[in-house]
Amino acid sequence: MTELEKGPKGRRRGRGARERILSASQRLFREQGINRTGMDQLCAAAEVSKRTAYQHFPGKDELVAEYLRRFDPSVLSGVFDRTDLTPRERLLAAFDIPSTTPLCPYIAAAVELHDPQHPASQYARDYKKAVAARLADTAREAGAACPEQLGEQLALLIDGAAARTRVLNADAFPTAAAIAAVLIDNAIDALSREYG
Amino acid sequence: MTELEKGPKGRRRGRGARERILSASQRLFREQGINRTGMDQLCAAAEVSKRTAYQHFPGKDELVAEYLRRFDPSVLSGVFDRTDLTPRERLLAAFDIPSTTPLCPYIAAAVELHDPQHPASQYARDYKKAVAARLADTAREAGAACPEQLGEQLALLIDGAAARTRVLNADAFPTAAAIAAVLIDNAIDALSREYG
DNA sequence: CCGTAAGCACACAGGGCGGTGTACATAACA
DNA sequence: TGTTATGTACACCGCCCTGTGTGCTTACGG
Repeated sequence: MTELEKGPKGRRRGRGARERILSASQRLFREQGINRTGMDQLCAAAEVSKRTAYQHFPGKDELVAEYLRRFDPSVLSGVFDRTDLTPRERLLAAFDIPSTTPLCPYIAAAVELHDPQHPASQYARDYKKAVAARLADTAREAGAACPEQLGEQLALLIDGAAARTRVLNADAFPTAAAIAAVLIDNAIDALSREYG
Repeated sequence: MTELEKGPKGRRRGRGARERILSASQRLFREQGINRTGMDQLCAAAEVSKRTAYQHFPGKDELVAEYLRRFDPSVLSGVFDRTDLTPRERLLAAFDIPSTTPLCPYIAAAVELHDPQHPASQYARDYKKAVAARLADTAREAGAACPEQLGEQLALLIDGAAARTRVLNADAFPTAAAIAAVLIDNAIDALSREYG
């Protein structure tokens, strides 16, 4: 026992305060939303004093941005790095993961914060562009006629499914996957038709 | 002059306080979001005392719900009631209006309020279902193979365009319209192939 | 063995929030 | 003329928010 389970005073656990704060953010922001989660509650959940939290983060804004950055640092690597799937299967697999990650936190943050200049909103934009880019790359790999366009289209389907799931309280990803299959096959067929 | 421009006291203008409150809501909720707009500010913008506002609405929750209800009472009638367009053209026209209504307030409300039981969230669900239903009706009129499915798909595209426009700060409706055209033609072609 | 860094508890500041209490003013109607 | 409905102004409540100031406690490294 080096520094585990000390008494009510002193350093508390192995993982630093920063990690505990960020993992508590992940849970609370998802369950309650960003605006409805106060720093008091967040610090209590992270078992960290408010004073300590503000020594690790300049303010709540930066904390939110960092929370988003930690969410999926290597963009959907769980999907795009699967070498056991064909490119076409990888494109379709992108419509399966969001069920494990029930809501898209990037859309939620952009809407809740409502300020396009907020650091978290800026990161949300970057992330969404990165997803579209990876989809486009995979589309090119799959031999699509117009990879950039297909990537943007598939990204729109993912966001549509996320938004609709949120509003209707019902999973909309199957519908999106069905559309995706049509678009992908269209894009590939177009090419094979053109060249033989 | 019957009741216009009275002094600082007494009834102020022709349009009742209720109308002024709701139209101020429409502006402020869109510009700042719901959560970031306080009742003080809203009443000031509506030139209405806070006391009066709370005589017209039980609370902010109900005010938000009413604000949503007033937004588009007859669901997209500007699109679906146009007799000068073919059913197919009407389906595509649904992707043009949202540029005038820059953001989908229903998605925004559902995300901001974060409570599926909130009256405004419930109405947002009803509205989204109504849109999908009208799209399905028009799809049937256009002779689509599977009208309900096509309606749900087009509704998802609209929501995707709205969400993506919000996050990326760039109009995503053209992309959605392109997908819509593909889906619509597929659905109609499938039928004509089957029967002719 | 002592300095320093990291953490703690607690209290508080300053403001915005939703919502209300009180007292007064006007207009329409009887 | 008097009543009622509708509105006003202003102050106030309790709560929660982000963010600090102060001083104490512990662990580790030199």
